[in-house]
Amino acid sequence: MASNRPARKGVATDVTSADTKTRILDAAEGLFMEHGFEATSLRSLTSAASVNLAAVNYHFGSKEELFTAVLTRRLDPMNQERIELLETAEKEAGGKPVTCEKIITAMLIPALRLARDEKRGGKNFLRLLGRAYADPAPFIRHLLSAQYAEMIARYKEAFARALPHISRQELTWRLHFVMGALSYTAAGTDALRIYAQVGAEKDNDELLLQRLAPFLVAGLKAPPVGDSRKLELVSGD
Amino acid sequence: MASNRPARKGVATDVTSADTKTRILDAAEGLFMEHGFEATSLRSLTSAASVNLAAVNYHFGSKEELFTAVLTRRLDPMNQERIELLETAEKEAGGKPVTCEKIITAMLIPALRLARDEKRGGKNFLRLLGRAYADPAPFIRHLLSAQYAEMIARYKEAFARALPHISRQELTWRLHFVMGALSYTAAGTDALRIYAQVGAEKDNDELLLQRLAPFLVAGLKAPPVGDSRKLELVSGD
DNA sequence: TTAAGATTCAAACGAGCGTTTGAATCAGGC
DNA sequence: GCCTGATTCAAACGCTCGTTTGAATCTTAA
Repeated sequence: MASNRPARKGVATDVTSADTKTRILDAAEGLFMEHGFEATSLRSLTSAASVNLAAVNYHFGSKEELFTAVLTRRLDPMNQERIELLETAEKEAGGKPVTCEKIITAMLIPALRLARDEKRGGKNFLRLLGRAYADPAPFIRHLLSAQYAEMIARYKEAFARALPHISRQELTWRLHFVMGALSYTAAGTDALRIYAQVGAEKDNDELLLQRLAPFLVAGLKAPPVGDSRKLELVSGD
Repeated sequence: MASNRPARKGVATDVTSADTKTRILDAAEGLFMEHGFEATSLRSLTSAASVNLAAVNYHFGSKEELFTAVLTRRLDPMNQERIELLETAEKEAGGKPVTCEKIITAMLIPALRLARDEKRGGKNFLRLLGRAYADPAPFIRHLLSAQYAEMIARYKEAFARALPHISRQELTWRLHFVMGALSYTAAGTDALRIYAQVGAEKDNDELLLQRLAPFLVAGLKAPPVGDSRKLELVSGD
């Protein structure tokens, strides 16, 4: 029911007064980011978008489907770009493994591009994405794992070739840690700004990624622990 | 109003039918973990705890104050233990800087101990904590930053001594990444289990921390990037 | 035993939620 | 110019939410 785009098309009517669907998506992106999924009401959302309350259910079906649309609108192209960048790097390497640094860079650059592009949601979307990663709602978790599955699989292959001395299981966990640090960094720097006096380089995303990339690369390259070394439960042993 | 403990005390009445306050806290810990703060209703919560609906407002004042109590009950002792472990390590080092590995270990062990202690919430609480880190609600963010402030400050000092070649600002960011990977790992391994076939070492938390610690240590020790190196926006430059 | 206070309880409050409805409005093809 | 389907709109539906209330019950101490 009403799954099609609006009948009238042509060029975009205007920048300020866009499509009803687009206005809803834009407002939802901001509000979901600011308050989370549950705490954002359709009334405040439609009011912010200057559309009728019923418009969300008419155009998207439900609040959950709207959230899904908000995420996929940006996530799909970003992960696609990540895959393409990796493939480009692999072609340039010509059969040889791509270096760890280049793989991480290929992973970070689409996020950086998105963060800079205010017309595609900018940092708002990345923060929303980071929060979504921690959201317990099943439909969000399923959505994310579906969206990320292919990209992660490709990158795991690339890392496996770049780091042949790291076992597959170890690599799985390290990729897990990488995604954690990345999504956490994207999600809520403000949560940590409180005890981290970093006002100086505020909003400088490129510098942030320049700090994140070496951290992640070093972690990925770390020598695997031998079975002999154990985490001591008592400090003085 | 009624801020005191119940009048009757003595030894704990029973294990299964504990204090009303405790029963509420235990049920809240599980439900907040499973569904998040907003999506958990006081009706389902009090029903799970087998107490009257009004008991939450009577004993805790409000839903937000209950959430605060749930978090502080575990978080306060855990961060206290972290500080104590660090101080022990510093005494053992006798003036010399504590090694990076030992600092990270001191940070991880209280979390591991808590994860193993089912009587203190176990993994449930760590997952709740990781989710709380990404929650946009202001009262949660203020609570967490207040709870973590001292611990983070102490650890930053220790790391600064262990890693004198890392600038203070760089260190701030790296600690940020560490907390990200840590809280993300604590929060939702299941979210990632979908594309990570790690069933073999399921529930083996010690092994998980044995993998996490070297990753974080290597990231912390990574050589700082020179200003010359820039993140290339286009792969082929 | 009794008085006082702490705790539990059933019931209700008002507000806000996501969704549905059916009529009004709009656009474009014949 | 009218007809058809897509879109907008105000209003309402049924439900659940967090919180409050005031009486009933229990516990403790004098």
